[in-house]
Amino acid sequence: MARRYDHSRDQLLEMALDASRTLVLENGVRALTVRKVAGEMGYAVGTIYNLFANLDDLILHVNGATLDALYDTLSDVPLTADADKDVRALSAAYIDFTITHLNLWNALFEHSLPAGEDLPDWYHEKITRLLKLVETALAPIFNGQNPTELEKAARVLWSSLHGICSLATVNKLDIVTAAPALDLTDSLITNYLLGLSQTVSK
Amino acid sequence: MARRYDHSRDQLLEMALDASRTLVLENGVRALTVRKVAGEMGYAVGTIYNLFANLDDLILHVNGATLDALYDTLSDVPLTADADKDVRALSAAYIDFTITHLNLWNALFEHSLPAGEDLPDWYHEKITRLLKLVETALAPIFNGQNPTELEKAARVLWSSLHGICSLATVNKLDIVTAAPALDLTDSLITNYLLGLSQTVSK
DNA sequence: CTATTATATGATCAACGTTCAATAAGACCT
DNA sequence: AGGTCTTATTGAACGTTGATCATATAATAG
Repeated sequence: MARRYDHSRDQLLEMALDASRTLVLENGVRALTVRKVAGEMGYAVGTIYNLFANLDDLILHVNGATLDALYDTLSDVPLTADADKDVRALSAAYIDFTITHLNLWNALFEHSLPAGEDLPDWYHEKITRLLKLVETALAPIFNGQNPTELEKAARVLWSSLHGICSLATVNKLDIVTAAPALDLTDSLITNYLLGLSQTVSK
Repeated sequence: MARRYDHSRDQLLEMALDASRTLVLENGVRALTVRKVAGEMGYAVGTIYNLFANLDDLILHVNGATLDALYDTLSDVPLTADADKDVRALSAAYIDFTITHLNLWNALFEHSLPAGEDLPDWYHEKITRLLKLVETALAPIFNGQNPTELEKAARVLWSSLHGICSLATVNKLDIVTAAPALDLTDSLITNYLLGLSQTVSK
């Protein structure tokens, strides 16, 4: 097997992902080219296509790695069974992640698959895992009842969080008076949880 | 002035935008190429660069037109000074818009400017205008007090709405049990407004 | 040592964004 | 009318991109 340098397939995958993540982190998804990745690895273009189906597939794996990193970050947040406090802590960690990994995080949403293609199962699983974290933090509010509503609330919080950070970071929220993301998520959490505690307890 | 066909600059702009919007609507931003737009118009490639600085600028104007269309849609929603009802109506209209203009709406967020470039003022103004609509619907809750909080609440609602629709449409929310966007926004509005009414009235 | 198999290569292709000298057609003046 | 100026329009040309695949090469098996 013509390995010019002794790298196993797994090593090659790791090298390609590392190079790609660095490129995206430093210059955004737009800067990610097959040629640059190959060059960085010291391999030829064709080798990349040996590892990934195409550029979309490569980006998908970059995004997968970002979801993993996000999971690692969020699962390090200690939970106290105080829903309000815990959700706030998760939110803070999330916001911090979007700042320190800005371009990688943006890539999660700037990239979309060609029409007709769906996200693979392994990708969905990484998302489910993240949602589960929010569910766990949120659970105390529901007293073990109404798991469907718990699921829904977790999704609402998760996507709202995403929305706020998304529009805030690109300044598409037109934040003139410098109300940073944290200010908005605080309002979201405070009031949404307050509302939840009302509708649940009845 | 060598106009091969008698089209004023404004007409050319409109033709280019129309062609671009159609391309995006039918096949997503990825399908938008300068060559296709020019071909559709019956003009040469160079003419496009006569109208727009570059492809990014063209997409920015496509997105501007989408924001205008969204504004038209939302400002047609009749308001009743019942915040809960009105916000819900706006939200429903918003969701409907994301469905009927899916690819155009996605383009708003899939596209980002090259590093270092900022969104122009006219673009920000289109966003402000939309936020003002939400503020108006939300105003009754605040009894004319605390305009800062009103502004904040509008932004929270707006970006959360965006987040939910964004993750729902690409199925990045991992919605297995078919909880569509409307279900989530309902939960968001119900509970967030309920929470707001508590924190405000005290 | 040979045959087989797996891997790595990079020239090659079509398509893209962008540029710009050349061109053509209006306007303007005499 | 004729000549000049100005300006819109052109499209060939350039560099770069994603993707392909016949070819070359190295490890393994017989």
